[in-house]
Amino acid sequence: MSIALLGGRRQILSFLLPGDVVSTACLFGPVSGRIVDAVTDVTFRSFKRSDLQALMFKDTDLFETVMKAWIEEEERSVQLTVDLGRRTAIERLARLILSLADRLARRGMMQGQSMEFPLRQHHIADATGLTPVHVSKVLGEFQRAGLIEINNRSLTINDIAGLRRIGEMP
Amino acid sequence: MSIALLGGRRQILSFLLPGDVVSTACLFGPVSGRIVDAVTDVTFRSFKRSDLQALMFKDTDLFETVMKAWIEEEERSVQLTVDLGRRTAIERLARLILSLADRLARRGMMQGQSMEFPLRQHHIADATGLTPVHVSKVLGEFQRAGLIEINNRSLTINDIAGLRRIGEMP
DNA sequence: CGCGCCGTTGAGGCTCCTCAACCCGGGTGG
DNA sequence: CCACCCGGGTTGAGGAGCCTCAACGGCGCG
Repeated sequence: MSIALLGGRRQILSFLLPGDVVSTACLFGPVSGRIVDAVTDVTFRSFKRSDLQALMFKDTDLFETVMKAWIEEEERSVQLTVDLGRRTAIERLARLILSLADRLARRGMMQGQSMEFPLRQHHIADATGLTPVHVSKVLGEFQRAGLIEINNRSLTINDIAGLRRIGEMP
Repeated sequence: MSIALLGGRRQILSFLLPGDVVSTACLFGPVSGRIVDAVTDVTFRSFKRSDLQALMFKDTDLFETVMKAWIEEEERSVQLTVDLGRRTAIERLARLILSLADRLARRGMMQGQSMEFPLRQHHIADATGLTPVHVSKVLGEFQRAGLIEINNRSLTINDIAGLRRIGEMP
């Protein structure tokens, strides 16, 4: 999910993985200006706000589930804000990779230390507040340093401890 | 409300004004790592999560109110993310000033084009992802350009159209 | 084969940071 | 009452990080 602004600039707010709610906020009220586009093939389903709300008032478990999803979404959003405000390019990229790997792992979508990586560098750039050129350079550094490896749309983490040290993710 | 990280860095996520909910997310579940500190004197009240939730299930209006507060909070948080990711220092500062003025105006807390401005420059820096030094320089530019005026903890907007042009806030 | 998108690399530049000096106002202790 | 300090703001010089521009190679696709 992303936001576009004048001059071709845009900011990606989140990468949605299978099972993610697109935006919990928009379950409860209208939200505008946000853009969703697909990098891979996608299956999704949509709800009528009133139906879902009625259901949530009856089913307390569902309510709990949605609130939990919301809080997780909020936590990731806050981490992104901190990254953009107070972290360097290498920190941001290390953390993006680790975060994606972690989320995929919880879905059983990692094969060993490898994950599918359909993102183009301009996606990464728009998610980290950098330019594609600089993303290329830093990812190049990472690979030359033996931290990661990227080929044919797949990324494998070779030195997770090193990445975590860079990203301050213990 | 802010987040602290290693090396003395921190990121301010929001400036809370009278009437604001500190964090709607933490009405529904535990949230950690966040810091609130006061720059002015403050009055506040706290709720027991279970009480508030029980109340919300009975009182649909209260539910609506909380959801509206949440969506507004989310919108501001998204705007901050975009600012930090994709906007320059002058844009960020112009937008911060406009946003504060707007929120104060809706509370009837503007006297003309002037508002109380108790923030120190290091607060502004931590909110905009800049250094206090650079904040000082840009605010100096703004004043020399006749856009704003700051003295004894009060800020007045002299050229709101100019500020809006800089901040891309039409 | 030609074309367009993507990624890489290098040169140069701008924005913002770091470091440091200095001033000012307010508080504190002699 | 003055000496002193301390946090806050301003200013300048120099530097780091990231951006812009541009050229080039690879790859998929018509």
